[in-house]
Amino acid sequence: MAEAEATTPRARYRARVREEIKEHAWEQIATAGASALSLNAIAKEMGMSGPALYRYFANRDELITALIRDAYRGLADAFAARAEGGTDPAGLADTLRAWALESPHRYLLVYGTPVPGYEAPADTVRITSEMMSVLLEACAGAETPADSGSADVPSFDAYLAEHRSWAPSPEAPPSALRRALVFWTRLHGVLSLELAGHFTGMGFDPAVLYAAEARALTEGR
Amino acid sequence: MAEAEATTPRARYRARVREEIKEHAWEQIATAGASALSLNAIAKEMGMSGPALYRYFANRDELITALIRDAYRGLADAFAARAEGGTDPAGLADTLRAWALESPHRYLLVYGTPVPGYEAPADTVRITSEMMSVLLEACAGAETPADSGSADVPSFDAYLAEHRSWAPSPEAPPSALRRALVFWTRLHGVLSLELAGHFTGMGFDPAVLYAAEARALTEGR
DNA sequence: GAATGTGAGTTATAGCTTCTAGCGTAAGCG
DNA sequence: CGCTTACGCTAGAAGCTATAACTCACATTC
Repeated sequence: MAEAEATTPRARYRARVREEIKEHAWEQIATAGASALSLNAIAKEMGMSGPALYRYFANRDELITALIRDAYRGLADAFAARAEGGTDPAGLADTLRAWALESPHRYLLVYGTPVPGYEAPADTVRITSEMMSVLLEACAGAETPADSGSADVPSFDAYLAEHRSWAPSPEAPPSALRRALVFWTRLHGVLSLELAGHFTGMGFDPAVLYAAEARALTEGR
Repeated sequence: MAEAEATTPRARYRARVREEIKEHAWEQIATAGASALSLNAIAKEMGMSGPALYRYFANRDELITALIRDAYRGLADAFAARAEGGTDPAGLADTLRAWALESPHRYLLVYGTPVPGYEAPADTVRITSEMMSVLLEACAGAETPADSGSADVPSFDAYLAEHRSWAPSPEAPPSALRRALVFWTRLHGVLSLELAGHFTGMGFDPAVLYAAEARALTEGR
């Protein structure tokens, strides 16, 4: 998953055990959620005693932070891979949904309720910026005619033109900034509610809603 | 907050203590999140010993369930109150945001990452239906000219026309169903990311983004 | 090659948590 | 006024995070 290629045997062993711990952690998260993640239980599963695990992760939060970091990294890689062969928002929307459904708990760990003690490392900010760069390129490349179809769009674009410190590329037009932002918030809105089970029993397929929202984005609405 | 008016003195005392427990629970949730909620700590704060609290809530999950139920109830009441004096989506959007910001953890408790084992009581389904009713009325009352501005909208409307078992009112047009759904998902998308802190340090005001999305909804985009 | 240092794993322990069992008591109910 | 019900208590089991102190194997260095 991450942090491989170590030089010395000890460092390699250490990296290997860390990966194994994280694998067990993902299993626990998938079955009982992040709040029920137990270092003790992981250690027992791996055939070693509880405190031994603290050699590899200083505390619970550090393990969770590593998991979140890996998840971010994986999503960013998926985005980059998709952008490789022609980049457009609809394709990224598919990639995002596939990544989310592949492991709902992983998605919710990254974008769901934050754990109280957790502090996002500078690393994740950089990775987010990476993804935003790909997304912005896709949004800038697919300009739409309906962009100025409503009165409020120009005013928000004007606001973003003056509040774009979060945008990696300085040449992206404000409309691309706006489209990137709403790509994020709208698709997350559908995914988040779907994965949290708020659509169950409502009698419609969330995938259809997601597709409609994704289409609306690519068509500039 | 809830379940008041009891007949016998004992029942009244019991209800009173339950409310007091919930108040302390909300305080804890507001400061440290739901995962850090401790029945023991609440009991101590109330001047009684830990296990005494189990007379009022069988376990932790039952307390949390009661909190979620009350939160749902509160949001539905806020929606109903807003709809009292003229109902339109923009007003409901303001109400939703105000409710969310009033207690971010409360919002995340309802709409954030669910605990895997947790099963929502039938009660919340009914309350959701209540809110949806208000929302649908607001959406139906504010039809917009731009509704058919894009090719995908009619197709999604057609889909919803055949998958509307979740809609409380049978007379609402499919376009109102669609607008109610995206009201929910889009605004939740912004709120969820904002409350989880994903916008911090990005240099723009989430309120502006939220307002833009809310305006886009009322203008049919 | 021997001495030294580093790091993994152990048990013991403190302090926290949820939750059960069993007991006394005080209050409401008939 | 007596009986019952439900409240609150202490004790305790089982689990968790995390620290401390110790052993032992491996790696490095002299």
